Amino acid sequence: MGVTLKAIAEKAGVSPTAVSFALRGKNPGKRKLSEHTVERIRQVALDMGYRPNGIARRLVNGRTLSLGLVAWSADRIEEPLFPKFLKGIGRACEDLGYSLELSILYAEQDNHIDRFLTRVLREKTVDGYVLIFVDEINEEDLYRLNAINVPLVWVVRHPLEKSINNVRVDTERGYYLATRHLIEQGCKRVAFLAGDLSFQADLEALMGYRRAIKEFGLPDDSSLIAEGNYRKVPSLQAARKLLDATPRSDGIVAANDISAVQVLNVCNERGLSVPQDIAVIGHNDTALAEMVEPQLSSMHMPAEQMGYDAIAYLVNICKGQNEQTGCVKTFTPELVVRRSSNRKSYG
Amino acid sequence: MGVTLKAIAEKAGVSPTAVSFALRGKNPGKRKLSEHTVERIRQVALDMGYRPNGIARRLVNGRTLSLGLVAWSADRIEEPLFPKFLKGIGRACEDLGYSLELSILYAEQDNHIDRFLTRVLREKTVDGYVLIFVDEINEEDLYRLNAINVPLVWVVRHPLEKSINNVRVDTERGYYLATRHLIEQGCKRVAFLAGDLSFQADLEALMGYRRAIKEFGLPDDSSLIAEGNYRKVPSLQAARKLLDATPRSDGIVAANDISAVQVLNVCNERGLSVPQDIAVIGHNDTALAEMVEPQLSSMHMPAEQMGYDAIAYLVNICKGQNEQTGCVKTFTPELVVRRSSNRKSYG
DNA sequence: TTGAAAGCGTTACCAA
DNA sequence: TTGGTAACGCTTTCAA
Repeated sequence: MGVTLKAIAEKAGVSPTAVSFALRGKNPGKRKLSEHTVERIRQVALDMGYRPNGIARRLVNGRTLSLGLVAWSADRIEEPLFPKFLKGIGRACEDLGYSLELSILYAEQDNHIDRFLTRVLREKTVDGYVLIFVDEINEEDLYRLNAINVPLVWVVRHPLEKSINNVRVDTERGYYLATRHLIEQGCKRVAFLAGDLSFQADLEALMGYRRAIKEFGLPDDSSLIAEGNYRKVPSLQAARKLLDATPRSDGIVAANDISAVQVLNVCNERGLSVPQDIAVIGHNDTALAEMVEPQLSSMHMPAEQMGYDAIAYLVNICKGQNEQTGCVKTFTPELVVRRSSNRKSYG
Repeated sequence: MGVTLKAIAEKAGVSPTAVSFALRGKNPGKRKLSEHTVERIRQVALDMGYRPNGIARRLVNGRTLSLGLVAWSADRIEEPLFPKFLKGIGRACEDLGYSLELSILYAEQDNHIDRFLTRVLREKTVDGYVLIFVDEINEEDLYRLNAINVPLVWVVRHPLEKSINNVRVDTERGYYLATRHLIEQGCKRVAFLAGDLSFQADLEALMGYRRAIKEFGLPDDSSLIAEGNYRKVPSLQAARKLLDATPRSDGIVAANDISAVQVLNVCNERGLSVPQDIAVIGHNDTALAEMVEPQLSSMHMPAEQMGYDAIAYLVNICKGQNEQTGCVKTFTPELVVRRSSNRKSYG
């Protein structure tokens, strides 16, 4: 179809080998070509509009120099953290000289996981995969996934097995830090607006919250806990329930910024001032946190760095510089204090 | 490296040809193999853990069955619309049997465009590209881009030339509709909180706003226009300027939801009620619109559909079913009325 | 019906 | 130093 090395070679009166070396420049291997020849070959290639065929190159090199990113759930790519992961992932690919193949799994399509497992993943097209947002996978699919002998790194997943390469967040510590922060601001009764306690991640969060509560001797009461499912309407209801309870809490740790904002709204309804009457902290530090009044404290996720490191880790595995034995990289969320929990500066 | 067709052929005592046909199933070509042989070959392949080499397949087929998505600006992938485009793009790729290669251009890296143009784009690795967010490109880069003879479709770009395949939004009409909506709600003096009027898109927006203003005989005054740069702080200042002017406006069209929310905040500061005193409408219909109180009316972008259509269009070009002559697909934003502009239902 | 062999475009080895 | 040539893994044509 296009212009090939051979065609250039014929026109320039040299061998394809010479063309290959000339065009790659910088003396790959130890081949010497006269400056003059190189220049002529370059000119011919330019004239003919030559574009190297990356596919042929990948075939002969035996490595694709390409990595796959699999978004296990199409819905979750609309979460604010996803583009941040993607940014880090893309940057790492660029830095390390890989290209990135993105697959999105659409739950509403029939057998989407099955199709992916057999058509995409089994076809050798990339050197390895980063899997993101795998919060649900059945035993059989997991088995099939592992049976395919290809380097995998999992990011932000529902914990499954120890034998998996994993880039994760220390959720327990994140909630511990958030809760401790409210206590340090003087809160005496701190509530927890969770997402969905049937998820493993939420249980870890609960543990972190409880650890702080106990450490400082605050009341540990099931009436202090409600679920908002990470979404607006149920969080609003949960926030009302928490704020209308007696005795009332004076601090709330929320599972994400959306639910924390609902707490702010209810405080507004009830005439409670934030942070004086109620101190509030969200989770994930999304753009929303800076949009609301008062601005929302939140736990920041180093998503871009996590994405970067996931790729770097995957590349190591691909190059065989790393055993594939369930190494785990853990990141800790960082406390970002804004007005909603800052009693000291804003009184 | 891995298990090849040849290896399977030897083990099964047949030819590589037979294996190739057997594993692809469904009688590609008109070849007949006995059920029994096919079954045996399949079993051997399974036992040996065979994974077809997609790269070799791509090479011999002459088409990569792969498309590139180029995010011209890494920062803009954090905009709420990007994941929606991506969702449509990914779905189209899935439906049409293509894989997707994502490239992100990081402005902070030296010669990022240059590197992309020479290393990535010139390397034949995909059949064609969708370019997104190209709001700045110099003459020389544009020339080099077009000189590479590869199918391109541009999405959400700064308009440059007529000869470009383009999927775009009818910005003028979007702002016309938004403005007209406020007028229909009874507004007599409508202001425009723009982004940055040095951008072409903002000029189109201004034209749409003005068209509606003039059509209904409302005042057309430069004091009704301010720039907020799409960002929080400058939008807040611009909103104050607009709302403190005399005579005061009773309706504001904003260039995005972030700036519209700043209008809400200022109304709150000034004790103005929304929508009774001031009706407000944003743009892009992001998640933020439903988060604030009162909920924000906005112009909805059919981003997912645009992404889908961009890929479908690109595939047509790749298959040669479409001449590459600057065809343009235009989408119209849809009015989404929420409380911030709805005087009739909420009084 | 089946298999051998040519070819896809590139790289790398090995003679010359 | 140079260029022919084999090889990468697959598909497809052509001959048996």
